[in-house]
Amino acid sequence: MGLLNDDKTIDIAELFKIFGDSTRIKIINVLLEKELCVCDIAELVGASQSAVSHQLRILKASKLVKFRKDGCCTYYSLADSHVKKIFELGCEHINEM
Amino acid sequence: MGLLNDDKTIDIAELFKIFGDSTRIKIINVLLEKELCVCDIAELVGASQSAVSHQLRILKASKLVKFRKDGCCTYYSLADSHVKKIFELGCEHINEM
DNA sequence: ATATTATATGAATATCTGTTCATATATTTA
DNA sequence: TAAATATATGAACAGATATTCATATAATAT
Repeated sequence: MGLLNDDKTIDIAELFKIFGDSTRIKIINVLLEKELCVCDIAELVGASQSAVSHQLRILKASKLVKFRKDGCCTYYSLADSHVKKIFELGCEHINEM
Repeated sequence: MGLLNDDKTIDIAELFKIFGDSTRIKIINVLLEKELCVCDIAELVGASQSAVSHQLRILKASKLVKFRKDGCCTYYSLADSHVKKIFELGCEHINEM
């Protein structure tokens, strides 16, 4: 066994799996700047409203984004600073390749 | 658009996709301690030699592990400190959930 | 009340991906 | 040389997953 037990490694894999999809990463990318409603996100990332909504559901279930409702609109934002840190570390790695 | 352009976000997603599989994360987990040959990795992570070899190929292609040959054996180790950092950040996030 | 706008979601589909199995390659040992 | 050991890899298969399409829900505006 390594440093961690199996249960924990599986949790970590599950976490990174969420970051491992380009639509979701694009959503996170635009949410780094400010909170946005679904249709603005869809516009910015160039995906359908439905596709974005499905992916937001996954991000929400993983507690990586939070949301607030305002009338018709639902505004999403990043859940905490960890999400940004993980994104930035990935970014850093890519820049050094 | 967010902070990054599309090409870069896709690269980041591709990177995290590699971390997003439990067999690969388990391999990284055991390599955090020391370099290991394929059959030792297979033993430690509880996967078949073939499955591990396939996953090492992916890790190698992504430049997340490096290797050296010694006779029959191939010893694998983590490519650089970024891999460990990303793993640890994921670990940190999990611990705070 | 009706139409419009914003969002969510189930089903179907197509694609991707990880494992297994069989086998090839290469090194070491008897 | 033959057998054993370590690793790599292609093909096939099964399971996972992302998108689309259709539609439901809910809030707002006319």
